[in-house]
Amino acid sequence: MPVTEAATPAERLIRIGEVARGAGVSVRAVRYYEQQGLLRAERSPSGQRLYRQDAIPLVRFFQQMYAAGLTSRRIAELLPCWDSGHTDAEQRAMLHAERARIQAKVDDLQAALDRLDEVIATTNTHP
Amino acid sequence: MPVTEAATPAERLIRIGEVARGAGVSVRAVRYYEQQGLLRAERSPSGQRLYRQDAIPLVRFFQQMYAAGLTSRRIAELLPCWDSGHTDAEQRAMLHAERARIQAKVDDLQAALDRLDEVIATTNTHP
DNA sequence: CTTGCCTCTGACGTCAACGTCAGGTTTTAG
DNA sequence: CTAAAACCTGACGTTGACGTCAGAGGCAAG
Repeated sequence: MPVTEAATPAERLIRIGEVARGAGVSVRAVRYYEQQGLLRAERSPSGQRLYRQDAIPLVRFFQQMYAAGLTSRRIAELLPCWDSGHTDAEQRAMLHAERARIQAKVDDLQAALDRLDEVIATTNTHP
Repeated sequence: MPVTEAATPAERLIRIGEVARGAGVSVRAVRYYEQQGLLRAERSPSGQRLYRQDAIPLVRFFQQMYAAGLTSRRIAELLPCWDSGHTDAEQRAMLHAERARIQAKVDDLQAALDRLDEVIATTNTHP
């Protein structure tokens, strides 16, 4: 039992395929996230990427932000807020701006839904 | 007072620039919509496009559908439902599919909003 | 008439998040 | 040991809705 190690049970590192399957994305996507500065990986002696298991929820989080319309750059800029909780004024501004943008998008989508429902209703009465 | 004309006061046709300005898009975009089969235009003797004034709300509608994630092809396929109210089974299926897709997207965005609000809250307590 | 703005066609450029292929090394299963 | 599966780098391809540029007319005002 090594004294220089933490009490945590020496987390098992996983390879890129397991991350991809776990998060439901392609291996290519995971490499892309690393290239964009979103994800870091240790390397095995032979050069293979090794991830901690929390890489999987992290990648899921990336997907969620992508789906919300954030770019890789923006996600990278906001990552510090995420894992350290610390923010400067600029980051707080970005957070609020993105929030507003997403909210506006929700409103747009809701309006589009209403338009579609309109048509669906008329097509039901006009079979 | 021509007898062969309808009683409507001979609607003034407008050129592409007026359509674009009126709908808040670029001239290029309007030409693109025509190329995609979404919009038709008469031509002046010299070849300039001439539109009826209802082209403006129509273009706004296209923008709304684009914002909702529909492709040009899909909008074109659903256009008949829109201006004639008639639909076949396939079109009704597409309408419902798009509706479901958009609704799912709204839910995703709402979840993303919640994540962002989480961070915003913690950054407010951690100034 | 000419100045300035609008329009035309045609074609290449853009951007983002990957997909896909080539050609090679590594790990794993039997 | 061997074959399959997984991984590597590097680089080009994809998609959709336009942007942008080139070169050539068209149209009202002064």
